[in-house]
Amino acid sequence: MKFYNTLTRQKEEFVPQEKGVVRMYNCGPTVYSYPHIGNFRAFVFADVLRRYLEYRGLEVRQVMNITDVGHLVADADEGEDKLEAAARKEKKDPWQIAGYYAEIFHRIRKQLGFAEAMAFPRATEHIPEMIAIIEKLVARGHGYVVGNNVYFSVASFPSYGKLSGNLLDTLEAGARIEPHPDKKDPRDFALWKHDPKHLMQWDSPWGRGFPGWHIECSAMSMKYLGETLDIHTGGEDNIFPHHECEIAQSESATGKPFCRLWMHARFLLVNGEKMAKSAGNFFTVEDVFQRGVGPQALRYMLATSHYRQQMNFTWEGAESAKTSLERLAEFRRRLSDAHGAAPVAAVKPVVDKARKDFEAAMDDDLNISEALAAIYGLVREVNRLDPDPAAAAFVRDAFDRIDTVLNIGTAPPDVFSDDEKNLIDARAAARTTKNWAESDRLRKELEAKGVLVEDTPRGQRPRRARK
RNA sequence: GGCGGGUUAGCCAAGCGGCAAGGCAAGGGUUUGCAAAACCCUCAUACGCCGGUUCAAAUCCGGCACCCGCCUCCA
Repeated sequence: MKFYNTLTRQKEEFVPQEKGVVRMYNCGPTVYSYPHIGNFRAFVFADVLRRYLEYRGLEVRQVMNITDVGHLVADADEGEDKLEAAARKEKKDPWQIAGYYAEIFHRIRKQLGFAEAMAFPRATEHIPEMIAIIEKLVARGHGYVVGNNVYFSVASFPSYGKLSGNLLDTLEAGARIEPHPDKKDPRDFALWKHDPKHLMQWDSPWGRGFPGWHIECSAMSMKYLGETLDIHTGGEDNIFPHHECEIAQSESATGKPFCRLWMHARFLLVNGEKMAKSAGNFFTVEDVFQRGVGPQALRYMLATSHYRQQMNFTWEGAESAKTSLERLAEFRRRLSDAHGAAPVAAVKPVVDKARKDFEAAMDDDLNISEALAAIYGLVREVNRLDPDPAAAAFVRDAFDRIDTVLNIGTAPPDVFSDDEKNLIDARAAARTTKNWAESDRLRKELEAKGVLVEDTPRGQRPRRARK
């Protein structure tokens, strides 16, 4: 398996530090508002990555953090905490805000079919771990205390900038932000902050205060996964300053490499532009659900665009995704109800090729487009061959195994109301007497209820129209 | 200003030196009581523009144009 490493700017063969075990940390949501579809692009990417690593037989220890304190609205040093800003606006306390939006995040990730991570640690529950690292940094001379604040000294970490390319001597910090009077160097960032107005406060060796944003990921990743991670993921905007600062403080604290492979998902655009409320192209996950793009279709769109390529979300694309999804779901359904003649021997070479192509594609930095081509090749060939029940079962096992990665091919079983069942039965009765007019009328009536009926040599096959 | 990415058929999108994957849409067939689903066929002498290297370039090199992102809260 080769993955592109932001740190080295090239694809590298992936070898976890411990044989067979992957320690992966995913930058998760800041729970201060409804998650938008761009947020979930990065999360779906992390899920597909995790699933593929498992497909390849690795044990994945996956941790995704929930940021519920410290992430400021304006800039890294001043300004209001995102949670507190939301709290003020909604007239709730920040704990309620965090709880509410964290719950929504979890609900959506389940709807989108995410594999369960090992842990979803929350920043507010790891304050002691953060304080411990900050103390270590101060003791080692990488952090300094000014009044009740603690800052990280960027100058003490010469390789600062290795991830983002924003090297120290070219970084013009303070160019757009007013330099903070307490800082020795405008590029230094806060580890611990004192602000009497802040609603979330904890005791610390430096007095009551709250942690800086970057320190949470260092503390929580090390707690759950150890001092050196195999993989760290996030959105491309995390590269700088967030991940750059994580590296600086983590490596300064431990003296060990913090993470070996950094993977970043590029932004999702809407109509070719970055999502922004002012541009009117900002969609939360709930928004797209309400506009008829269901969880599976959204997952399909997010999972089948290459993570390292900007993705352009359009409603036309969403419709296309729904159709494609339906085709896969139909294929999968048919494999459990096959009546063809092709034996296993006929179908096996097709399956073997699809599997081989799929793996080769995914091994190459998750080349999802190529992988999908392999899947559609399988679909087309198997449909053409028309397998017998044993062959269909053989294909089904292979398809399901491949789909453990993308998790897009299985359709929920169709459920029909009593009313719908009655109509279906009535139509079957009409058909026995070749009453086509009544049959067509009932088909239309069912269609209006979202039930599509197909006639096959073995009778009717009703199914729900998909969203 | 610094850094990075992009420009391939109506739309989305692989390919990154050797005759242009795949999906959606569209048109024509097979099938069907009619449909649907499925399958078959058609659908880029062509890969932003101009030069160059090469037996051979969408793929390498140089230049130009346009688009997007990061550098500042943001996945």
